[in-house]
Amino acid sequence: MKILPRSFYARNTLTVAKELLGKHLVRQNQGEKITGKIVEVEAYRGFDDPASHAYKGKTIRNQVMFGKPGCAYVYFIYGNHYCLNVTTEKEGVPGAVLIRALEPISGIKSMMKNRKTKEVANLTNGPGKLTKALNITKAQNELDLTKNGKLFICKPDLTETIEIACSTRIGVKAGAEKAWRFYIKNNKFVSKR
DNA sequence: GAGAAGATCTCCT
DNA sequence: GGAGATCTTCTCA
Repeated sequence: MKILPRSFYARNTLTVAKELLGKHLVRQNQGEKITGKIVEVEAYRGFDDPASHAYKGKTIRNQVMFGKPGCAYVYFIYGNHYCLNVTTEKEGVPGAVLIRALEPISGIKSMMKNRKTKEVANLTNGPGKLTKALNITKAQNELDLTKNGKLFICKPDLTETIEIACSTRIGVKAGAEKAWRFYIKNNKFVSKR
């Protein structure tokens, strides 16, 4: 298992989004390791993307998107849910990839406890669900994902061949015509089809 | 300082 | 299939 270097993230957001599929998200939580394979993502850019938080310029909330690549951008939405993003593009250029769904690999018992359900297929198939399953909150905002800390993304030893499909993004009104959602074809942990 | 909108999930019908 | 939950952030006065 190799942690993805910062150079991986310092590229075009769409490229990073596609290549994040099949990678492993690792969460160290209270001495326990929770791991999941990334099976669904969405790309959010800056000034050319009206659906992005960074579209209207830099604010206190979205400043992480303008910062260095390879960091976690966590925000709270709808009074109930956290969403986990990974920042992309070189420092100063806004961009992020929203992690929409995971396939649970290890620490499944803890995920069930956090989510209060026994349905494995229902643990991490949505942005708000996976943050709850991995116990991710605003405390993880701005965390560096290229270091072996509490949260990072790595490349598995076995690189399986995956089929990538794309579609329009979900739940956004502005910029809905952009097909910037990418997911692994025929994977049952993808949130919707 | 108030009001509105939001990259969602769950429960109920 | 639809509405409610319920917090943060931005915008405007």
